[in-house]
Amino acid sequence: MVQKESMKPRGRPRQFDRETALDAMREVFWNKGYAATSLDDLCEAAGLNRPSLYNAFGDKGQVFLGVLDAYVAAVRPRYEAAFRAPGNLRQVMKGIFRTAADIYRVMDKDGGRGCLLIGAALTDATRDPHVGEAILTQLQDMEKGFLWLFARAKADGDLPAHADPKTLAKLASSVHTALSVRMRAGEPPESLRAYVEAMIDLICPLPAQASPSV
Amino acid sequence: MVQKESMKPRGRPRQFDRETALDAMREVFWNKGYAATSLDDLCEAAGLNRPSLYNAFGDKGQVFLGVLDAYVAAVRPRYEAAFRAPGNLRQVMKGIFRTAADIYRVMDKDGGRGCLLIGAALTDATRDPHVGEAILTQLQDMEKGFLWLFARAKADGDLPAHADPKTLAKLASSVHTALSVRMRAGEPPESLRAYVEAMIDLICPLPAQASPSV
DNA sequence: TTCTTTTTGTACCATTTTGCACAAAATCCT
DNA sequence: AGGATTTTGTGCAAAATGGTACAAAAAGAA
Repeated sequence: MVQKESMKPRGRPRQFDRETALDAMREVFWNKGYAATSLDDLCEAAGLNRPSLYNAFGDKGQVFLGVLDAYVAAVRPRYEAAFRAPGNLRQVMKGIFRTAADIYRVMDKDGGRGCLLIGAALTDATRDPHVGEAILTQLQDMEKGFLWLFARAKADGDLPAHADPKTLAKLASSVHTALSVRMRAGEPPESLRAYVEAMIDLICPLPAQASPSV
Repeated sequence: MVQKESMKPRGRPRQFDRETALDAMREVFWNKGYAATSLDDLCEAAGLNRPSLYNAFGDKGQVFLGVLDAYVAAVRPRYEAAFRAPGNLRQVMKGIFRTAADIYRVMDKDGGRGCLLIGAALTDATRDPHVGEAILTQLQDMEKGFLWLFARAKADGDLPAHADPKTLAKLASSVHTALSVRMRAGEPPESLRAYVEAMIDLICPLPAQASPSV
């Protein structure tokens, strides 16, 4: 049996793509939050009937956690690329927040919904601790990324000698968090841009220079 | 008829106190968010039957907005007192965040739920723009309060001459917002305290001094 | 006392929601 | 070909949900 194992699983093949279904369901959760999203909503978005949905993804709570995991996995490489982008600190910071804005925006609509974890999942952290854990992990990862960025920037001379990368990382992470809240609440894009710009100016007090960093 | 008006309204008197009912329903919404809170939950918390609830507060959405308004009205004087408290900037900042922690904590339980508007209402900003407006108004009011505080602190010598109160106000407001998110997500109290402490240190870079301010 | 008004209590409704049963369809294995 | 396995489709049950009808209760006004 071990050596007779076929590449193809037995049984009827799936008619849907798991990733595509998760992405579609994420959109619904992102707009409505967990509790206001019904199984009918999910089935319609995923293009599946009830038993297929349950069979593939589990019950509603498990679908939600699956969607959160897929979201985190999807945004991670985008943020990593933004943190690692070439340029001086100010340029990289702008790129990071541009990445955030891209992730959070709604197609064909002004404004955005903020981060899925903050705008749509935070309310449910009291219902399921796994949700809270996912949020905290993401916040901590963002803070770590900023810490890495600021330590490098300090070594490159993009930050003053007295700057403390740990504290600045907490600040930048807070700005990133507050951005999602303000966006979800409906603050206009120009206002959000001005907000981010002011916070970047605060974090990067040195004048922009052509960075010789490696 | 005008001069015959009695102080007492006609009809059967109400058997409940409106404020008490709103407070009790706020607790449920604060824990569960809007969509996961049922009419049964609300009736039980308020001690009312369905028609009484509808008669006094309107439908579910109107109850929610009423609860948000009552919350904002209740926390406003507490924050105002904290902003106006005597002491140097660092002391006042500590008092403000202590006030926030007091408002957001859960009785007989470690941790808290964060601000009602952020922890429980933010998800629903996409469903009802009134919710988003309430959140943005509250965020703006907090920022205004910090601006007032920092302008005063600068005049008092509690902030360096080059400090920009407008930018610092945005920063402090962001910290306040992020605090709610982190608390709701389940971050331990000691960790939150360290976070707030670090942010206060960043905002108040001058050594603590006995403030001669009026 | 009767009438009017407001509130409460009981009961109910129509719809929605979550999850499941089971047969048919579509595959691989023997 | 038949059996086993997995997926899909149809249908359903029980519970939950938001909201309403209406009569009784509790008051003020005439």
